[in-house]
Amino acid sequence: MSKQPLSFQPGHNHDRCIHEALHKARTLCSERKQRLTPIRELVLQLIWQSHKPLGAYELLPALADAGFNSAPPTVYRALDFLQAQGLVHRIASLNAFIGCPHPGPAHQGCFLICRSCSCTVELESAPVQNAIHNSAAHLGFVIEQETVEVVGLCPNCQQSDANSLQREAE
Amino acid sequence: MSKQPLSFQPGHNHDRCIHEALHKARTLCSERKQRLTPIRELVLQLIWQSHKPLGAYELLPALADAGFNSAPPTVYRALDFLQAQGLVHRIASLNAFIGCPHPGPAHQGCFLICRSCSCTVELESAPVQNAIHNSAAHLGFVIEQETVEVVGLCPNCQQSDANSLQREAE
DNA sequence: ACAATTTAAGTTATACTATAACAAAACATA
DNA sequence: TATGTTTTGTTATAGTATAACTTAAATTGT
Ligand SMILES: [Zn+2]
Ligand SMILES: [Zn+2]
Ligand SMILES: [Zn+2]
Ligand SMILES: [Zn+2]
Repeated sequence: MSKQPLSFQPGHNHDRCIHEALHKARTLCSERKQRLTPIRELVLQLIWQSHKPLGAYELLPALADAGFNSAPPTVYRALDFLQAQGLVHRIASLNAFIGCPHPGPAHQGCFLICRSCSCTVELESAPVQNAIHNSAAHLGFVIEQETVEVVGLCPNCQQSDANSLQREAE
Repeated sequence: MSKQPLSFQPGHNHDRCIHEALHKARTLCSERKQRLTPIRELVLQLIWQSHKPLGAYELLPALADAGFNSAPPTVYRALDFLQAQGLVHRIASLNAFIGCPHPGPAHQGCFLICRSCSCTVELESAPVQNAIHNSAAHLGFVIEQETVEVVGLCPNCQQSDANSLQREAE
């Protein structure tokens, strides 16, 4: 079996994920002379509280707790900024947002989303990209933006899913 | 140049597209002993008025004109049925729906969506599917549902886009 | 044909997601 | 410090989708 991405490793050191994400964000914004304001950094940190996509409205209570305004525009503005900087991606099929594990080079992710635990992996996916580009090129279509979102069962949940089906059968 | 799908052929006989879509729908529903009621058939016909994805709320006025109830649940129920029968697909990135040009065998489309004219092609896309399946299999992820939506410029609009950029430059 | 059951449609209300528009505050630059 | 720019606060509203219950129509079995 190949090495699993951290998203699919329940016991991994997630504090490290958070720390690295924030560190990369600070570095990138600094390089680009973009302002990673307290609200923006907090939203990024909240997005990284897990490897599960979060809806914008799920972030509002935490923003309020931290003493910020927590009307929808606040969180959407922060998310817009983070998306523009490539620090988070939007998952269209879930109306939700997830942190990008390798921000920097502009890219659009290819996401594997577990319908049971919600844990989501962002693939590099060169073969997928190539296949799409070839198909598009064949029709003379010029690609500007790609959305690739795959829902299913992660390795961990296949086990629990089998277990619960078995329990039902008993 | 390869043969373009009808979606990207402005002058094609679209009445034929509509007629074929309705014919296939009647046949499939009949075979499956599913009821293609007047509302459902009308919604399918409205969806097929073009090759552009349409939002649910864009269908409501036409439903009212035809003398049906036109509250949101009416159109969403019809769309749910049509999706379940594989007669229409939902485009998650647009919150919109489009007719399936080859209903019957269960499948999830790979869509090329023109951001200028909205015309949308559903590809067969075996290579794309394979690439996704390989990547997923490599991680032990079991696929249940795929969303592949590509936004860009269709061959026709590349021309007009170039023209308008040129006009701006003058 | 009739009653019982299932499926679909009508209706009202509401949840969820996202943005418009304008005012106030903070920041950057000179 | 004065000036222009960017960010945040605030209120309102647009856009998308579903819950819950009622009525009507179609299907099934007798
Ligand atoms: Zn982690
Ligand atoms: Zn990414
Ligand atoms: Zn057509
Ligand atoms: Zn299709």
